[in-house]
Amino acid sequence: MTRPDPSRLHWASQRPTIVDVANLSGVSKSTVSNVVRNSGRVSERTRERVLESIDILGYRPNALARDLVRRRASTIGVLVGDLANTFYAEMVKLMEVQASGVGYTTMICNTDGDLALERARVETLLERAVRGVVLLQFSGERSVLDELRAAQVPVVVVSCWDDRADCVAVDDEAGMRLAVEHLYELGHRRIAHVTGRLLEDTTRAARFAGYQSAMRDHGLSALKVDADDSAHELVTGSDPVTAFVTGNDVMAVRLVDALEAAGVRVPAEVSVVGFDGIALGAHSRIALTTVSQPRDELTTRGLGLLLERIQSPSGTAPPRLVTLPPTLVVRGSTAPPRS
Amino acid sequence: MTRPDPSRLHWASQRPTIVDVANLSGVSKSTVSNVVRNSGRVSERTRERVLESIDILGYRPNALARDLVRRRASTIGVLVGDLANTFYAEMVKLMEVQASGVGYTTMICNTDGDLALERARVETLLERAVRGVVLLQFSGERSVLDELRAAQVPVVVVSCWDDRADCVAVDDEAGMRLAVEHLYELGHRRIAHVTGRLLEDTTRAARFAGYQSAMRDHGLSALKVDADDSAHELVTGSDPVTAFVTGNDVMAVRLVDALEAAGVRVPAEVSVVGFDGIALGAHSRIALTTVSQPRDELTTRGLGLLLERIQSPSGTAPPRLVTLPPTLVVRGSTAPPRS
DNA sequence: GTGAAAGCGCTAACAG
DNA sequence: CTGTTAGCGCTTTCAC
Repeated sequence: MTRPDPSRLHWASQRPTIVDVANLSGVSKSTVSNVVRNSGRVSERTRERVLESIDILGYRPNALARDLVRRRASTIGVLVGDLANTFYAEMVKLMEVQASGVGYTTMICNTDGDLALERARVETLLERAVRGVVLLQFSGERSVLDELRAAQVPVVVVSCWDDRADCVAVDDEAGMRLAVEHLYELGHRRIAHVTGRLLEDTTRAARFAGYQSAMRDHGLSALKVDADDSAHELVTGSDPVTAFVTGNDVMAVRLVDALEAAGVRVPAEVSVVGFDGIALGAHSRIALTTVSQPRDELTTRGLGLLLERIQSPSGTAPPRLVTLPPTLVVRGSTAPPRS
Repeated sequence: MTRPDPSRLHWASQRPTIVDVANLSGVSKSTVSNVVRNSGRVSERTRERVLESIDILGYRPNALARDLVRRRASTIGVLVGDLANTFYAEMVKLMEVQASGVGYTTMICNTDGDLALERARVETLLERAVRGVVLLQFSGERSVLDELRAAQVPVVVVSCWDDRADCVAVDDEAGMRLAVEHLYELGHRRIAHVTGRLLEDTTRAARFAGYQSAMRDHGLSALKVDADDSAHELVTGSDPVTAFVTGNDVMAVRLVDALEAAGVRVPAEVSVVGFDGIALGAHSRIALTTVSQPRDELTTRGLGLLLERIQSPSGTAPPRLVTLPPTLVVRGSTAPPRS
C-alpha cells in the first residue's frame, strides 16, 4: 500500500490519483489504467467496479503525467499574428473547435508580428511538447522554422506561403486577377494597387504579381501605392486613378476612410476592392467588394495536413502545398467609373 | 551512467534530457536543475560549464516533467464565448500577452455559449492542471463553477457578474445611465431599450435595470424591445420612438442595419447608442455612439485577481468584486430628434 | 484478465 | 556548493 488510506482525502483534499482508485476498487494501477484508456483487456465486472470508484473519488486523469510517460502531449500550438484581426480570430476559433474535435488541445499564442515574441512562444510550445504547430500569418523567419524542425515538430503554414513547410492558402494571384477583372468589366482602366507592411512579405509579393499580370493582360500599366501614403491625390488631375485593389480588407477599409475624409466618395468617384473577406466588410454601411478566402476550408485542410504529419513518420517528405480558390464577393464599394 | 553516451543523440535524435546535460558537463542532475532554475547555489565555473553543455546539446527543459513533479502547471485557462466577436478576441489577446508576461501559458477555449462544450473544456483544463481559469462571457452555469471549485482552481469572471466568484466588470447600470443621459440632453424623450440573447443573462438584466432607472429619473416610461424583433415600426406613427439604447454594440450595429434597410436614417431620423466599444463602431462609416468598456483594465485587473488567488491560499475568502467605470464615446449615430 | 516492475524527465529535501 | 535520494502520476512491457 503506497498510500495509507483513501480517508486521506478527507483532511488533505488532494486530487485523487490512479492509485487511490486502484486501492478503492481492489485492483492494480495497471487495471485502472486499462479501463481509463479503454484498452479492452478488462472483464466487465472489474471495469464496472473501477468506474464506480472513479465516480466516488471524483478521479480525473492527470494529463501531465500521461503526456510525460508517453513523451508527447496531445496539444497543438497555434501562432497567430494578431488575434484582434477578425480574419485570424475566426480562423483561430475554427482551429480550436476542429482540433478539440479530434482530441487535441490548442495553445494559442499571439505574436504581434514580433519576431522575439514569436521565438519565445515557440520555445514555450516546445517545452510543453506540442505535437504540431500551426502558423497563421507567419513572419517567415527562418530561425523559427529551423527550431521547429530541429525539434521534429510538424508544422503547417495556413493562409500564407512558405516553401519550407506544408502550406494551405488561397491562390493569391488568381484572387487579384478576379479583382482586376471585375473592375475592368465595370469599365475601369486606371487601376492602382495599394499594399503595405500589414501583409506578410510573400503574400504581398504574390498579390502584387497577380495584379500586375492581370493588368498586363489588358495592356494596362500597373501602379503600386504604399498603404501609408495618401491616395486621394491620385484620383484628381488628368488621367486619374478610378479604382483601387488593395492587399487586404483592412487596408481597403482604411483607404475608403482616407478617401472619404478627403472628400472623395466611394464608389461614386472611385471604386475599391479588398482581399480576405472579413466580417467587417459585409456590414451594409461598409459593403466592401472583396476577394474572399474560404476560412473554414483553410483551417480544415491545414489541420488535416498537420495531423497527417503527426501520425505518419514522414520525416523528410517534401512540403505539400494546398492551393484553394478565392472567390469574388461583389458589394457596394465598386461601380462603373464616372464617364 | 544511466544513458550510455551522448553519442546516442546521433543515431536516435531524441530530445536531450537533464541527464545528458549532467553527463556532458560532469555534474549531477540537481546541479543542472539548479542552474536551469537559477536557484542561486551554483558556482560561476560550474554554471558556465553547464550552460555550455546545454548549448551544445540544444537542451530544452521538459515542462511536462517539471509541472508533474511540482504538481501544478504554469498555465491558465481562458474560456471565451465567441472568439469571432472582436470584443472578446481583443480581451483574449490581452490576456495572453499579459499572462505570458508573468510566466503563464494560456489555454484558450472557445465555448460557443454551449454548455456541453463549456463543461468539456473545463474538464480538459483540469486534466492539464491549470492554475487558474478566466471566464469571459460565462454561461453562468452552476455546475461549471462547482467543478472548478471542487478542483480548487481559482476562477475569475471578467466582463460579467457572478456572485460565486471573483469578478471584474464595468458598472452596467452606470453605463446605461450615461447612454440615456446623453440622449436626454440631446432632447430625446421616447427612448427604447433593445436587448436579447446575445447577452449573458446577468449582464442583460443589469443593463436593462440601468436603463429603466435612468428613464424613471426623468419621469419617462421604459420600453423594452427584443433584438430579434423589427424595430422600425416603433419609429413611425404618433409618439414615435426617437432613440434606442442597445444591450451591446453588435445589437446596435444590427439595429442600424435593419433600420436603414427599412428606410429609416440614423441619426437623422433616429439615434442609436451601443455598449462595449468594439473596434467596428469606431469606423467612420459606422460611427457608433457607445458606452465603452475599458478592455485593457478589465483584463489587467482580472488577471491580477486571479494571480492573487493563485499565490495566496485564501481558500474560502469571499468573492471580490471589482467595478470599473464605463465611458461614453459620442460618435455619429446620435443627434437631436427631428423637431 | 490482471499485476509487478521499470521508468518518463524533472524537482526538492537532505546530506555531505 | 554539489550529489544522493525519493518520488510526481501515469503507461507499458512482461510474467503469471
